[in-house]
Parts: sequence; C-alpha cells; structure tokens
Amino acid sequence: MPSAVDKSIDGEDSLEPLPLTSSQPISAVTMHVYSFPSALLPAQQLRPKRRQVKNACTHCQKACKKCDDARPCLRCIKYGCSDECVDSQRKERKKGVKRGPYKKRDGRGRNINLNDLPPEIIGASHTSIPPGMSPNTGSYVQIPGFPGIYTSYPPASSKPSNVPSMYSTPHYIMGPTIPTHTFLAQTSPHQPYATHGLYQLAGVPSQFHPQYPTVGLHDGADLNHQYPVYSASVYPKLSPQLIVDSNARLEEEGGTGKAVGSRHD
DNA sequence: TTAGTCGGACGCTCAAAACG
DNA sequence: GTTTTGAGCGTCCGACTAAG
Ligand SMILES: [Zn+2]
Ligand SMILES: [Zn+2]
Repeated sequence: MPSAVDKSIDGEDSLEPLPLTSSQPISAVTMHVYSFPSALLPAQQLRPKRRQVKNACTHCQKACKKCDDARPCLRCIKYGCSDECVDSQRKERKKGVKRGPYKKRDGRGRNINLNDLPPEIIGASHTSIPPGMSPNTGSYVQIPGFPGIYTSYPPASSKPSNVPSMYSTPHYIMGPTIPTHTFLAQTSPHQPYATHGLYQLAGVPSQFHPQYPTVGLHDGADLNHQYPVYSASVYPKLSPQLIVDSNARLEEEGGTGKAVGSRHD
C-alpha cells in the first residue's frame, strides 16, 4: 500500500480536498489554496478541481507524475534524484495563428444568461445586499446584467492592475495580519498582492467555481477572517525544515512575474 | 508492494478577436 | 486600450503491467 507520502507525491491525493469544516492537513507544496463561502458550496460534491504546477521537472514529466514547485521536487527527493531535478523545457507557443470569429458577446461584454448561472448563484442567499453593505463595494458585487443580484466578490475596480484578465473576478479572503509562525499560503507567487486586509485566492478563474472548498482554516477563523494554514504533519517522512524551506523558496519566487518569464524557451 | 508506462482528461496560458 | 475567447500545450490521473 502506498504511503501517505506516495499518495501525495504521485497525485492520488492531490486533488482539491473536499469541503472541510475545520483544519485538515493539506499538501505543503500545494501553494494555491482556495477558499469559498460555505453558502456557495454545492450540496453535492462536484469533482474537485485539479491543479497543476507551472513547470514539472523532467523526471515527473517523463513519468507523467505529479510534480511540485520546489526544486528538488518531492518525488525526486523520494527517488533520490534530487540533483537531476530541473524544470522541463517548454515550447514557445505558436504566434500568428488565425482563430476565426469568436462567438458574439452581448452588449455588456458578457454572455450571461440566467439559465447559465449555476444554481449556487441563483439559489444562494446572496441575492440581495446584506445590511451595511453597498453595491460594488466591500465584498459584495453585483452580477453583471442582473440588477439586485450580488455575489460576494470585490468589484472589478479593485482588481490589481497586474492581474491577468482571466482573473477578472479575483477572489479575496479577509484576513488579519498573517502571523509568521505558521505555514501560510499567502498569495500566488506570481500575483503577490495582499493589501487592505484582503488576500486573494489566487488562481481562481473568473468563472464561478463552487467546487473550491474551504480548507485549512486557521483555528477560530470564520469566513471573513480566514487563511489557509499548512501543517508540518503532512509529510511525516520529511523534516519540518524541508517544508519551511519549500515555503521560503516559494516566497522568494514571489513577484517574479508570469510563468512565461521564467520559462526556458 | 513498488516502480514504470502511457492514454487521455483536465488545467493553464496567452495571442487573437471583440469590444468600448 | 481593455476584456474575453478559446486553442495550444502542459500536467498528471488512473489504469495497467512488470519486477523484486
Ligand atoms: Zn518533479
Ligand atoms: Zn523533480
């Protein structure tokens, strides 16, 4: 039977965890942690969304196995090939490829149809502005094309200017000053903005993804004051220092720009 | 039991197209 | 200039086989 480490390394335990109600161990190298208000979680489980590293190492790539952002990656550490753990080369995307016409947008720039909205949005409790909140401020924003319908995201105007457009609806979590003695998934290493007490749930596309669970809440955290916490017990065979190093490494990489900038094309 | 292989589903990125 | 679309290309799930 594969060990817990094996399962994590080889990906059998690497999908987004199912919605949790309390802190649970999650992969120390799964640095992009999403959080979602429980009201937006589906009643029945959807398939958890898979996440990928930006660049797998050559060994993991060859083996078609899960890699991680650290170098050496955990899989290479496990198999004793740390010295050979290097990013694989990526081809440059072809340019000048004609794509033909896109489907027409509506006049508001979005093709939103009530029937297209997931039932979580239609049926959820965020169909009106909560007391004390005003439209398009704070953590509630009007759904385009649906006056009076609000969802709990910040307004587009709050989007940091360096955010790629596909993240046009960034997801934030409210958080206090992050303590430094815990392992944290702060923000994406490539989108390191965390201002005004808002911590973006990096990597969440503009589409609604109810399958993103609430994970790893700090003890006592509520939906408005939460941030993921990593546990050193995730990889019992690895020293806590390794996990710290891994996190530190990711922090050092923060703000290095988009993935393409670090590619070896 | 563990490692290796690999088909193909799924996810990420970013240039092209559409829009204001 | 900005936003959205959607395809290229990558990751890695999961099934399978082989070896020790
Ligand atoms: Zn790897
Ligand atoms: Zn590696």
